[in-house]
This record gives sequence, C-alpha cells and structure tokens, in this order.
Amino acid sequence: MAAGIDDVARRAGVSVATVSRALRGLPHVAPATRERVLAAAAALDYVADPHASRLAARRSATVGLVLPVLGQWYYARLFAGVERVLHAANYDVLPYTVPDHAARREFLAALPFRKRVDALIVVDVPFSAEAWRELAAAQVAVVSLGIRRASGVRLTIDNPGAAGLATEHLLAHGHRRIGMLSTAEDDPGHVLAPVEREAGHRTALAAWGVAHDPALVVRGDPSLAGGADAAQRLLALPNPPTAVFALSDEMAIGALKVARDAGLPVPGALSVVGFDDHDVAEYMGLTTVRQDVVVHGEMVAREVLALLGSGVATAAVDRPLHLPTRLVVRASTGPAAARVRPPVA
Amino acid sequence: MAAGIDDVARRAGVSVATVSRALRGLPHVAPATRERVLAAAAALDYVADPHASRLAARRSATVGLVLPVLGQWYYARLFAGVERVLHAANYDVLPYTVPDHAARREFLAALPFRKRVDALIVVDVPFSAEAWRELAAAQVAVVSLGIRRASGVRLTIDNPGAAGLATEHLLAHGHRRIGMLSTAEDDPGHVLAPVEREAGHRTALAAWGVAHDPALVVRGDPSLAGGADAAQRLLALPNPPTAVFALSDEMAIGALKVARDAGLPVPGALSVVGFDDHDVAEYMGLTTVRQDVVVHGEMVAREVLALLGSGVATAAVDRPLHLPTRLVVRASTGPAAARVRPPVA
DNA sequence: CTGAAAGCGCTTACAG
DNA sequence: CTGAAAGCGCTTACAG
Repeated sequence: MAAGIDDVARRAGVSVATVSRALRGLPHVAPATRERVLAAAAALDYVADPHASRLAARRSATVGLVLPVLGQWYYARLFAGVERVLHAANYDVLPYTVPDHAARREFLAALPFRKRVDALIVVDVPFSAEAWRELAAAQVAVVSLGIRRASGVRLTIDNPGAAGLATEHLLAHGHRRIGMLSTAEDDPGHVLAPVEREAGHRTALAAWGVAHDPALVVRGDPSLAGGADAAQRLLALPNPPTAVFALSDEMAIGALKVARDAGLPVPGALSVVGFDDHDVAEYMGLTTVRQDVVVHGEMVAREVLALLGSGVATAAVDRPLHLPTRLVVRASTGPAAARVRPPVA
Repeated sequence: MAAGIDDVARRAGVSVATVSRALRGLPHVAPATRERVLAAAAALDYVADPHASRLAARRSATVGLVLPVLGQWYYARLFAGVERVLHAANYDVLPYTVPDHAARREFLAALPFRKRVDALIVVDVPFSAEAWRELAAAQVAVVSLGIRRASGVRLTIDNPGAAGLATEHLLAHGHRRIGMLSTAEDDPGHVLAPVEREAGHRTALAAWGVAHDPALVVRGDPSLAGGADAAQRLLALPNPPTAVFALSDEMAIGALKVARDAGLPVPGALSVVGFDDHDVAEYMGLTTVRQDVVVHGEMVAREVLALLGSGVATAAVDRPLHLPTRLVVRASTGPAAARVRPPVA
C-alpha cells in the first residue's frame, strides 16, 4: 500500500542506494539527481520505515528518559523540554518510570532499554555505584540530572547555594527558628536535592551564627500531602518555628494549607519559602527558588545530542554542569513575629 | 557484543525459529524445548532487538499520543495513565504535541506517525472532518478523547451534565448572576469541553428560570494567566457576577488570585467553582468537578489495546463512551451575598 | 557521482 | 513439534 524505497527509486530512475543518500541529505549526490529523488518521494508521499532504517543503520534514534514518575509537575515539565529538543533533532524519547526500590531493582535486572535506545537521561533515580557500572556496560550514552555520579555528563543545580538563598532570605527577615520540610530517601545521598539543600540550609544558619536544631528538619513525601503532613508535625513542636523552607513548592503548598487550617496568618505568624517556582506559586503568592525546568530539560537534551554526536565513549567524558536558579520573593515571607503562638494540635 | 537470537539457538541446540517461538510464548513448542531456550536466553542475557522484530513482524508495538501540549497538569496525568497500561502490554508510547493551527496543518501534511505506530490516541486536538478522513487513510487505529468525532472509539466525559452540576450548585446557593470562564477555540466546536460545558451551564440556568446574560461568559487561554485575565474582565463589568464557574481549575485559580488582589473574600463576595480537581484544588479549598485523569488515561489505553487486539478495522467500530466525573464541594463556594460590590478597576 | 549486493536481526509461512 | 529459507525495508561498504 504505502510506497517503499524501491518505488521511489523506480520513479526517479535511480538505485535505492541513491534514494537513501539523497533523502538523508548525504553528500556525493548530484544536485539534479537529488531533485529528481525528492520529487519522486514527494509524489509518492514516501516516508522511510523507521524500524527498517534503524535496524540497518544500527542506531535507535531514541533516547530513554528515566525518571521516578510521569505526571508530577517537575517531571512533566522536564519531559516537555527534553522532548522538544530531541524531537527537533529527529530523536524519539521514551519514558521509563522507576518510582521505587523494587522498580529500580527490576530495571537493573532487565535493562529494558537494551538495543532500544542510543542514550539514557537519568533524572532523580538513585542508582548505586554498582548500578552505574552495569549501565555503563550496557553500551548506552548516559547523561544525568539531579543525582550523585562520579563522572560523566552530569547536570545539577547549585543546590547548596540555592537553599542558602532561601534560608538567608528568612534570616534577613529576622527569623531565627526556621523549619525545613525535606524528604526521606530510600537510598540516601544519591538524589542530590534533599541532602544538598539541607546542607545549604545549615551552612546559611551557621554563617548567621544561628544554632541548628535537628528537630526543625522534618521529612515527608515530596508531595502536597507529604508537605502538609510534615508541616503538621513541625508546627506541633513545643517550640515551633516562625518560618519554613520546603524542598519543593508542592510541600510548601501543603504547609500553607496547614497554616490556614490552624489559623496562622502567612506571613504574619509563619513565613514560607518553597522551591521550584511551580506554575501556581505565583498565584498563591509563594516565595520560592525558581528553576526553569523546561529550559533545564532542553539543556540536558542538548548535552545528550552533543555526547551522541561526539562519538566519544561516555565513560571518557567528565562534565559536571550547573544549571541556574534564582530567588523569587513574593507575599508568603515577611518579618518574624515577636508574639508567641500556641502549638498546633 | 550483545547476544543475538542465533547465539541463543546454538546454545539451546535448536533453530532460531524455535527460539523466537519459545521466547514469545507461542504455542507448538515442547515444554522441555521451551525450558532449554529460556535457560539459554537467560544465560546469555538475551533480549530481542526491537527494531528487527518490529520490521519482521510488521507491527510497531507503539502507540502515538497526540495532544496539544506536554507538561500541563491534565495532559501529564493522562500520559502517566496511558503509559502505565500500554507499557504493561509491551507497547511504547510516543507523544506528538500539536499545540496550534500551524502545528496541526504540519501534522496532517507530514503524518509523521506513518509506519511508526500501530495506533493513535488523539486528545483535545481539533481535527476537521477532512483531517479525520486523512487519518483513517493512514492505516492506523484511532481512539479519541475529548473531541467531536462522527464515529469510532471516542471517549469523553459528560460535559453538559458535569457543567450542569457545577452551575446548579451555585444556583442552589442563591446565586443568580453567574459568570463563566471559558476558552476561545481556533477551530470552534471540535474540542468538546468549552462548547459542551457552556451548553450545560446554559441549560442549568434555564432549568432554574435564570436568564442567560452572554456578557457573563468571558474567554481566555486555558491557563492560570488566562483565567486571571478573563476573571479580571468579568469582575470589571458594570454589574459583576457573585459567582464564577471556570472551565478548568487552572483558570479558577487565576480567578481566585484576582479576587484576592481585589480584596473580594471567597466565598463571601465571590464563589468560585473549577473543573478537573487539579492536585492543588484540595489545598486551595477549591470546589470543583473531579475527573480522575490518570484513570481516564488508563481507560483510553485499554480501549486502544482492545481495538488493536480485535483485528477489526477502526472505521467499522462505533463506540462512544462516557467517563465518570463528580462534584467536589469545598470552601470556595457559599451563599450569594446580598450586598453590592464596586466593580474591579 | 552511482549501483549491485550484502547485511542488519528478527518473524513467518511452508514442509515435514 | 521443529527447521530451512525467504523476507521485512532499509543502509553501507565496496567497486567503478
């Protein structure tokens, strides 16, 4: 039914080899010949069968995107950025969701991407050093985002610095008891956000001569519900904080709800800083650390293309890259209140 | 490097044909033989090259997902649901983003999915009747969600009914001037949500004997900013409404911000109902019409699998399906205030 | 610049 | 139940 390469060759009066070269813009094709081939292909509405060309050319023209979950704000935006750049370069992007320990184990056991992708973008999935070695042995180029890795092309924001900005913003407003809403890792230390942001938070406190109270760091799921739950526990403390820095805007929004339900005005009784600049942050007046996630996705995609184009083995590359962030001050932060508040029930 | 099917065949002492059959669980393989093949494949860590098998079997094992945009809440959730079901059935899902008129034209001109996917899921992309014919001619199974289509497997929520619930909820609270935040289509009528929800809104008003004032229907982008902008115009009316029904939670959140900035208490001076039950809706106390988008994604994916498995030509199927929704009442709606408010600047 | 031919790694009738 | 062989629709050295 659909035209094949030999139909085009016949119509243009050339061999299939020439059709292949002409259509892909390869050199060593006479301009007039190329014209004829293009015309024939257009007339027949020809498009190459991707499976056939990928098999013959031994490249998948596909990049796998390994992430904890689709459908959450951060990963959805990232996907959009990655997809835009890769699609423009004629690559497909294939998501692999690896939400937890069990999925990670299975992913490593099956390596489902083998023979399937040319490269992998790994985001926030905490592989062990041994897992990295297995991935390296699997013959795919790898670029990572947001995770600890000894070498390779690895992108990350300046987590300690960004967290420091948030905490210093609160300190500058006079806050001295500052809570932090973080997450609990099932493989601590490999996803950079929690450890590094906690570290930046502590560093900022120390720089201002404020003693760090470990009781003020509470952990929960990186979600709205997790943030609400963690904030609940934080505000139930005998000596609750006057300000909170959350690992994500979603957790911060959970905290805002808890404050509202408890009758604590924001920022009058509680200042809140988030992280991400989620779309709704502006609409909720949430002070936050902005990361332009779509742009980050585009950048990581471009790094993949560069790596793929370089012909250099992944293992030979050592390229740590920092992505930009910045503090966005809105209405959820203000001066520390002097008055004492009762703990939340 | 990586093992091929002949390596497995050699090790198991059978032909490649038998390996192929055994590994895919096809009938007519002796149990003992199957055992040996499985063992050999496991020992060699064999995985079939997907491009080779797809070429040989003449099926892509891939479903294209055509949507206006990745990265927005609704589509990201939908993708997650679709991906989960399809991945479990060993299908890949490939996104095609078609955001506007120009992209739609290009999509139809290139039909980039040809020879690439076995089926297409089309969501909220308003193809014309002629475009549908072209798609039908392209030999792919098609399932649609949220758009007008004359036949085929087409899923949608009961938009008029759901919108009616929202408007009646406001009417029951005594509201008589009810604004609606809707969207402007570049191809009116093909995406069902705006037309059908506006119709349901009008029907509910009529059922309660309330005259419909066209000035109370304002349109904007289906986004936070678009909702804010539209709400701004609505509240600037000489005789502004006491309640607003928005086409999406995102638009509703935009309206909430406008109300807050204008010093209008919600629901004291303005009641707001959204649509979707976006993750943050609960945290903002937003009354809304809930649709379980991930589940809807799973359902549409299962319809695709059924269609693919049936062997029936897409054109021969006529299967309209309604997906469930329900009203979720929260704090953003309440009794109509009697007092007169000044218009917003 | 162009073509004939081998080959990419599988699946699938067809025989037996 | 199993195998030999053709074929899926391209790309790519290799010659010329």
